[in-house]
Amino acid sequence: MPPKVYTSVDDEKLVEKRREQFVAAASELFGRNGFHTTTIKEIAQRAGVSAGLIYAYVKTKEDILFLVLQSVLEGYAREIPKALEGMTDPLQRFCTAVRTYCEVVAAKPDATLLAYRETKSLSSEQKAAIKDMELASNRLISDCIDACIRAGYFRPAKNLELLTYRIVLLAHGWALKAWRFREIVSLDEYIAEEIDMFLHAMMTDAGWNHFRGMPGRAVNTK
Amino acid sequence: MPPKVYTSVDDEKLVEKRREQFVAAASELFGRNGFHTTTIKEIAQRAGVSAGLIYAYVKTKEDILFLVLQSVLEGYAREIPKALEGMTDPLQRFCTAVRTYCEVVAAKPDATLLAYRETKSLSSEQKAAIKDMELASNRLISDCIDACIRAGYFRPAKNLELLTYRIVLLAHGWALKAWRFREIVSLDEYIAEEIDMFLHAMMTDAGWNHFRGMPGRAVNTK
Amino acid sequence: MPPKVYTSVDDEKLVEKRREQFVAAASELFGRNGFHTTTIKEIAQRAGVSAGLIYAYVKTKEDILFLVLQSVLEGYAREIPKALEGMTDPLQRFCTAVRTYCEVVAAKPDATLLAYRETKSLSSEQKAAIKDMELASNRLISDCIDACIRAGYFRPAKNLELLTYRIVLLAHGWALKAWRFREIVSLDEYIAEEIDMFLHAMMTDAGWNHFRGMPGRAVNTK
Amino acid sequence: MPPKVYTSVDDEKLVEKRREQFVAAASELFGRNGFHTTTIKEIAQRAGVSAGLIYAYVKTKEDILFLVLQSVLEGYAREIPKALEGMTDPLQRFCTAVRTYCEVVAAKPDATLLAYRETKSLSSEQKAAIKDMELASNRLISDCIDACIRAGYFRPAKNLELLTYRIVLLAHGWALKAWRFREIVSLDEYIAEEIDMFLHAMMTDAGWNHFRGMPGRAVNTK
DNA sequence: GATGAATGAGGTTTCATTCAT
DNA sequence: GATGAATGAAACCTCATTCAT
Repeated sequence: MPPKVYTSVDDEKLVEKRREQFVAAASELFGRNGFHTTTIKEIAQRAGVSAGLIYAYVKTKEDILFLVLQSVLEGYAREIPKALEGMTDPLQRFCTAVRTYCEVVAAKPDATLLAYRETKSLSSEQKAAIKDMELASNRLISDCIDACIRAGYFRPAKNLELLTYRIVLLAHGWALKAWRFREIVSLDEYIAEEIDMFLHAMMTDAGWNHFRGMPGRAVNTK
Repeated sequence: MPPKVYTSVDDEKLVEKRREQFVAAASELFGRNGFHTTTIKEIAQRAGVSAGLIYAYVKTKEDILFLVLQSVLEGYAREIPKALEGMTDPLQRFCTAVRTYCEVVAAKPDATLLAYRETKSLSSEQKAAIKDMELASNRLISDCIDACIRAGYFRPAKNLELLTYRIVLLAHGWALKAWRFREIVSLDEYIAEEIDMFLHAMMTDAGWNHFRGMPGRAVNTK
Repeated sequence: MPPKVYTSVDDEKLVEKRREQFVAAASELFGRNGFHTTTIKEIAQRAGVSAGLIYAYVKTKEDILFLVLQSVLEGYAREIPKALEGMTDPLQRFCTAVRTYCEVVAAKPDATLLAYRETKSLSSEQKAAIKDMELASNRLISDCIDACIRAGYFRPAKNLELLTYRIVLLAHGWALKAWRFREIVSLDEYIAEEIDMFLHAMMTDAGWNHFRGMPGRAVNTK
Repeated sequence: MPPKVYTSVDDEKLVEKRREQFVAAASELFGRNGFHTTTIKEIAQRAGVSAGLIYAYVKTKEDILFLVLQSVLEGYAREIPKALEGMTDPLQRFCTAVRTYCEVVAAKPDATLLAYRETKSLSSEQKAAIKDMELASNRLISDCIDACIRAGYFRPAKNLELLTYRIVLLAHGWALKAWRFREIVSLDEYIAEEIDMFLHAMMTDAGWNHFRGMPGRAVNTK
C-alpha cells in the first residue's frame, strides 16, 4: 500500500477534505506552471487557506506532489472499471477501456504529464508507490487484452506487458503531444484511428468475424 | 531558424567549443536531477569552468536548457539521415529509420525526457523553435512511411502525421517508460516487437511479398 | 499621492512599525555608505531582523530608498509647520521657517544629501513623487516669502520660486557643504548670517522699520 | 599636490592621452547613470578600447572617478581665470567670475553633480585632494569678493568664506536643481537674478555709484 | 485547528579585476 | 601596448518551512 503522508491532524474526515482541497489547487497549478515554479503560498491561496495550514496536513511540498499524482492514478483506477461495469464481451471491454483511458487523460492532460515531469522530485519510496499504481492501472488494460487473446480474437502475444504499454502510450500520447494533436485531430478521431491500428495489428480472423457482428463497432473502426 | 542565444564572446569557434562543454555538462545534470534542481554552479563545476564564465556564452539558465534540447533534436536530425544514407528500398528505409530513432533515444534516454519535462521553462520563442525542430525530425519518419505507401507496401493512411506520431511515441516510449522496459525487454526486442506490430497494422499483401524477399528481415519481424 | 510600496503583510500597524525600523536602519547606512554600497543584509542586521523579512514589506531595494527619501521630505513637511504654529507676524514666520528648515537639515545632514545622491536609482514614478514632495515643501517657504512681500516688508519678487530656491539651497547647503562648514561656522552663525544676507537683499524700508520693533530679532540679524 | 594615480605605462604622453579618453567616456556615463551603475566595460567600449587596457592606466574603478572629478575641478580652475584675463575692475571681475562659474557648471551639470554624489567612493586621500581643489577654486571667487570689499564696493564681510560659498552654491545650484530650473528660468535670467540678489545684499552706496557708471551692467542687474 | 509573520539557506546573475596571448 | 576570456566574490531576492498567537 502507498506510504502514508504525515499529518498532525487527527480528524480523518477533515484530513481527507483538506487534502482534496490542496490537491485540487495544486493539480491546477502544477499542471499549468510546473512543480518547482509553483509556490506553497500560491497553492494555499488557491485553496483558500493559509500557507501554514498546509503543513498540518503534509510534511513537505513533495508530499503534495505525491498526493496529486496519486489522485491522478486513482482516477484511472476508478474510471476504467466504472466504464466496463456490466460489459461482458471481451472486444467491447477492450475498446471501451482504451477509449475511457484516453478520455480520462484528455480531461486533464496536464495531470498526466505531471507524472512524466515531476516524479523525479519524489522520495524513492513515493516514486515506488506511484510506479506500483501505474502497474496496477496497466493491469486494467492487460486484462482486457488477455481476455481477447483467450477468446481467440487477438493473436497470442509474445509480451503482454509490452502490448499493454502500447495502449498506455497511446492514451498518454494524447497528453504528451497535446500541443500538436489538438491542431490535427479530434479526440474521437484519435481514439478511433488508434484502436483501428491496434486491431489491424492484433486481430485474428475469428476476431474480425466477431467484430463485424458487434453493435456500435462503427465507432471504433470501419 | 532557431533564435540565437546571446553571447559576449566573438570567437565563433570558441563559442561553439564552450557551449558544447556546457551542454554536455548540463545534459547530464538536467537529465539526472532535473532543470530546476540543477544549479549553475554545478554545471560550471562539471564543465570545469567558473560559474561566471557561463554567462559569457549564455544569457540565462533557460538558454542552457534551450541549447541542450536543441542538441538533442539535432541528434535525431543527424543520426537518422546518416543511417539511411545509400539505402533505397522504402521498407528497409522505414525499418532503419525507426530502429535508429529508437537507438538514438536509448543512447541518452534522459535527454529525450528533458524535452517532455522542461520545455515549460523556455521562452515562448524558444519553445516554438523546439517544436519546429521536432516537426522537422518527424518529417524524417513521415517521408519513410509515405514512400512505403506510395510503393504500395503500406495501405493508404487516413492521417499521415498521426501515423508518424505513433512511431515517434514508440521511439520516445523507450525513454518515457525506461524504468519499466529495462526490466522486461532488451532494446532489440523492443524495436523488433514494435516494428512487427506496426507492419501487421499497415502492410498490404504486396508489402508482405516484398518483405519476404528482403535480406535481414528477420531482424525486424518473424 | 505617492505611489504605494508593495507589501505582503496586511496588518497596517505592523507595516508602519516595520518600515520605520527599516527606514531608520537604512537612513543611517545609506547616509554613511551610500545606497549601492549598503547591502540588504546590513540593513536587516541593523534593524534586527532577517534579510528575508524586508521583502515582506518592500519589493525591491529601491523601494527602501524611496521610503527613506519620503521620510526625509515628510520631516520637512512636519517640522516647519509645527514651528510656525501660532505665529502670525510674516517676518517672524519667514525667519522661523528658514531657521527650522536649516535645523531639520542639520539634524540629519546625510539624509538630505541622499536626495541629491541617489534619486537616480528610483523608478520614474517614485522620482516624480519625490519631486512633488519637494515642491510641496518648497511651498512652505514660498508662502512665507509671499506673505512678507504682500505685507510690504520684502520688495516684490520677479520670480518667487527662484527666490524660494535660494532659501532651499541655503538650508540644503548646510548638508551639501557640511564637511567644510562644520570647520568654519556654527549652525547658529550660519543661519544668522544667511538670513541677514537674504534680508539685506530683500527688505524694504517698511520692512526694516517693522523689523527693528520685533522682539528677538537679534537672533537673526544685527 | 594630488595623489598620483598608478599606471604601468611609461610613455607620459600616452598616459595623458589615454586618460583623457577614459575620463571623457566615464564623465558621460557616470553623469548619466551614476558611478556604481556604470561598468568598466561600458567605459571601455565608449572609449573604444578593451576593458583590460583601462587597468594599465588606472588601478581601480575609483581611480577613474577621481580622474573625472579632478578634470571637473580643473575646468573651473581653468575657465574662470581665463574669463577674468585682462579685466581690472573689481566689480566687473566679480560679476564675470560668477557668470563664468555658472556657465561652466551649466555646460556639464552632471559633472558638477558627480562631486556631490560619488565622492564617497574615493579613498580618503583622494577625497582630501578633491576638497583641496574645491577650496582652491573657491579662492578664485573669494579673491574677487575680497577685492570688491577692499575697493569699498561691498560692505565688509563677517565671514568671507561663507560669502564665497553662497556664490559656489549659487553656481552649483544650477546643476543641483537643474530638473526644476530648466522649467522656470533660462540660465541668463538665473545668473542675472542671482547676481542682483547678491549685489543688493552686499553693495555699499559707493558700490552702487560705481556700478551705475559701468558699461554693460544692465546684463546683470537693473 | 488556523493564521501569517518570520527565518535563513541558497540560487542566479553581475562585474571589477587579472593574465595569457 | 593591447586584447578579451576567465575568475570568483558578493549582491539581491525567493520561498519552503516553522512557530507564537
